[in-house]
Amino acid sequence: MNHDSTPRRLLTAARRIFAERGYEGASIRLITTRAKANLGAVTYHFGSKERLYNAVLSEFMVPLGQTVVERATAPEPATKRIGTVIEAYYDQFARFPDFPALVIHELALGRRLPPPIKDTLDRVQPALFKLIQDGQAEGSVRAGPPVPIIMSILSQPFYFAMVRRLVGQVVGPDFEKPEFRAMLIQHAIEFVWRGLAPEAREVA
Amino acid sequence: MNHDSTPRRLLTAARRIFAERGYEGASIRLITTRAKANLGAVTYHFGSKERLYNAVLSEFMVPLGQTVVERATAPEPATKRIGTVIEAYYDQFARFPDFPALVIHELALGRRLPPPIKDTLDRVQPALFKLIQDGQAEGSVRAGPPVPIIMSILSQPFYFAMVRRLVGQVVGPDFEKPEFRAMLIQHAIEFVWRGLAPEAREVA
DNA sequence: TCTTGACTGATACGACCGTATGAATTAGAT
DNA sequence: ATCTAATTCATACGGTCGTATCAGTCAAGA
Repeated sequence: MNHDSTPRRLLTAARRIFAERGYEGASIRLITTRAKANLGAVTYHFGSKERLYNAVLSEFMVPLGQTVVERATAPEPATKRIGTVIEAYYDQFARFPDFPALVIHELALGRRLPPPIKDTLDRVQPALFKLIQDGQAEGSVRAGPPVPIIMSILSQPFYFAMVRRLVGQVVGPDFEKPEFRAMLIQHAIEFVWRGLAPEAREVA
Repeated sequence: MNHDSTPRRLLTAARRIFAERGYEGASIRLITTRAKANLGAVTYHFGSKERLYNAVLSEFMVPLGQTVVERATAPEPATKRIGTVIEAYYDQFARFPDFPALVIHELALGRRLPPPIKDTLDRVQPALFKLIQDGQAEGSVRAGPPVPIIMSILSQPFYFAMVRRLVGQVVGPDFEKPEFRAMLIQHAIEFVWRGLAPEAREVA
C-alpha cells in the first residue's frame, strides 16, 4: 500500500538515480523499476525522459532560487544577508542530498543549461550583484569587482556539496552529526566574512 | 599525413568528448570518428572504454598531483605555499580546460572514484594537511580543524573551473584576456589569505 | 448498469551501445 | 623480396536504450 502517486514516486526515484549516474547513465527502465511503476509510466506522466529530468530539477531549483533571492534582498545589513544566503545553500543542499550532484553535473558539463537551472540562475544573479554592491556602499564589503566576490562566496556551499562524500570518508562518523555540519557552515560564513571584510584601520 | 599517433589522437578526442558528455554519454563511435580512427582502435590500443577513460584522467591527474605536492612541501613559509598551490590548480585547469569537468563529474557522482583520481587524492591530501599544520605552527594560519580550511582553499579553483563557462557569459569578451584570469587568481589567493589569517596583531 | 476517461501493463521497434572477429594492409627486419 | 608482427578496417553480435502501441483495468458519473 503506497500513498504516493505514480508521478510522485517517479520523481523521487528519478532524482536519486539521475544524481547517482548522470542523465545519460540513468535509464527509464531503472527509474520505473525502482519507483514500482511500469516502463510506460514516464512517457505517460511526463512525456519523455528529458521532461522528467527537468521536473526533477525544478523541484529543487525553484525553492532554492526563491529562498536565496528573499534572503539576498532582505532588509538587513549586507554582511548578515551574505551569511543567511550561504546558509540557504547549505540547508537546501542538505535537505535534498541528491540534488547538488545533478546541478554540479550540469554546470560542469559543456552543454546548454536545462531551463530550470538557467531560469533560477537568471533570477539569483542580479540579487547577488545587488547584495555585494549594497555591502560595498555600506562599507562592510571591500571594494572590487563583484564577479570574483560572488564566486568566492558561492564556492563554499558548492564545493562542499561536491566533495561531501569524500569528506565524510576522511572525517569518519562525526561527519553525520549535526554539530559537525553546523561547524562547517559556521566556518564557511566566517571565512567569507573575513575574506570580504575591508582593510582594518591598522593601515591608516 | 598526421604526425600524431592513433593512441594520441584517441586520447585528445576522448578527453574533450568525455568532458562534454560524461562517461556514459560519450560513445566509442563518436570518439573514434573525431579522432579519425577506426571503431576498433579503442579496443586495440587501450583494451576498453573504461581503460581509455582512466588513461585520459591520468594524463591530467598525475602531473597535477605531483605539482601540488611539490609546492605544498616546498621550503617556504606556509602562506606562500598556500598561494602557489592555489595557482597550481588554476594553472593546470587552464592548461587543460576539458579536464575539470571530468574530475568534477567524478567527485559529484556517487560512484567509486576511478583509480587515477583516487591515487592523486591520496597523495595530495596528507601534503595539504601538513601544509595547514605548518601554517598554524608558524602562526600564519588561524587555529581550527584542517578539514574545513582545506575545503575553503580548494573551493576556489574548483568552483571557478565548475562555472567558468557561465562566468564567461556574464563577463563577456574580457573573460578570455590573461589579465582577467590573473585578476581572478589574485583575488582567490588574497581572499584565502585573509580568510585564514590569524586575528589582527592586537596581541603585540 | 453502462459509459467514459484516466491510468496501468506487456510487448514491440528501430537505434545505438561496447566489444569481438578475422581479413586486409602496412612497416620493419632480414 | 620475403617474412613477421603491428595496425587498420569492415562487419557482426548480443544487449540496452527511449519511445510507441494497444489491450486491459479501474473508478466515478449518468
